[in-house]
Amino acid sequence: MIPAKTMKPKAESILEAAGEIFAEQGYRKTTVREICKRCKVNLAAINYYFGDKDHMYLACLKHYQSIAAQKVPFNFGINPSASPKEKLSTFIQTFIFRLLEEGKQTLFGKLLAREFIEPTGALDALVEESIKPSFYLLSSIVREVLGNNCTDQEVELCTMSILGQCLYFRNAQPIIFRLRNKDTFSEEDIKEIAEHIINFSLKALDNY
Amino acid sequence: MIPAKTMKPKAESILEAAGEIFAEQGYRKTTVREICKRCKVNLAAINYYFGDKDHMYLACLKHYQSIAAQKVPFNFGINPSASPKEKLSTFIQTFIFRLLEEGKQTLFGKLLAREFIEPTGALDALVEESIKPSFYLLSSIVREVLGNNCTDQEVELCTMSILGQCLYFRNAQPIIFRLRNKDTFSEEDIKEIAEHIINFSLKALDNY
DNA sequence: ACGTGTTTTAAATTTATGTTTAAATTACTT
DNA sequence: AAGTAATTTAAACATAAATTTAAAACACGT
Repeated sequence: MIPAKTMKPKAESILEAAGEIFAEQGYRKTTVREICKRCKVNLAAINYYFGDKDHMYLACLKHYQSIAAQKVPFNFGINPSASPKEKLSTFIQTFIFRLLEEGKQTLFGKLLAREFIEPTGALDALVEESIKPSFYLLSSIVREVLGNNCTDQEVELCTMSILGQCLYFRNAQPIIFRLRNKDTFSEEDIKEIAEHIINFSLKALDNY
Repeated sequence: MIPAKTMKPKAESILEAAGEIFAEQGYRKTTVREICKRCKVNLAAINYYFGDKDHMYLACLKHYQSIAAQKVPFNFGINPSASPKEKLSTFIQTFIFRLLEEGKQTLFGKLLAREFIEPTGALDALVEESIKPSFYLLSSIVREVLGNNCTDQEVELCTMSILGQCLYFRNAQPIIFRLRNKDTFSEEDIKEIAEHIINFSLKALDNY
């Protein structure tokens, strides 16, 4: 990843605008004309700086990947000397806030969600670089909570149960907002959701 | 929804082919040329029968919605006199099989998943007709399991925890397959997943 | 078999969008 | 300040895709 400091300001403003629009509309629906209009650069700028739309998209993913990585450290801010349950709580809380909070750092998650449904070829690298590390972090915590009397398969499934709960609240926003007659999550909502998932998951793991 | 019987055979074959390709590639990436090629009709047939690509897409959603509805009855095959926990087991099992089993009836789920990420305007009706009924069915079961000492909010959150777990196994397939070095779920895998989610969720609800 | 309405076809048209070009402008170096 | 490289611009270009058209083929009741 090219550090932001060394990137041309115009190139960076393209990536910023592009990320917003890609996250809203997906790769195909997004036109280079719309991106250039949003950040007020000439239509030819994308090809000038990035070669073509596709390379610009990849640069955009990396740009937001690095923003997300800055915002949430690799270890999710988990204290290695905390108890397993505390670690799990911290993980869930951090993950949920990263998914649901408004702001630049959530764009990467949205772009990632699109890649799942409509992979562009960038997915393999993203899974390796961004998703697997978080998955393995969580599954190591789950193993600690469950103790050593359980199989890898059980750990894996429980890890997925927790991730699934978290991701639902982002992926199913169109339903949730319709059920609740709202169209955002408040800070309070997010807190409640995180607490619920922590609670629900610990209950399940405790008696596993 | 126009019953299949009254639909022109050619129109129906277009919807069949279209559904497969839309589910694979999404609305934008799918071209009318490709659909017409797949079902061996002339390029103009889509406009002739449906007016334009967009109306054909809507007809396609309805077509597969009705196929899915035929395959899985409205009540998920739940026996009203079963115990709450048995009802929950049946619901999860049915839901997971519907999501993960290969076949026509899963296409609707895939199309629905795309709508979430990239709504085309059909989403409102789909939420009302297909999603809310299932959601309310599950939440009524969750309420039975939890008993009456819990708030609507708690019931709602637990319902989402269960749905989230189930949907993860479809939405996160690109990760799961990479973690497991496979690219399908076997019948056995699906059974294990369903059992796990039932187990995990009942443990959580029991101690709620 | 005739005629009418429907369906099918290949080709033409239109539109949207990514990309290239070449000239104009700006920034930088000596 | 002159000259060179980098950037910006508007316009042109290319391509791919949806849509339309009009003629041909077909189906079917009389």
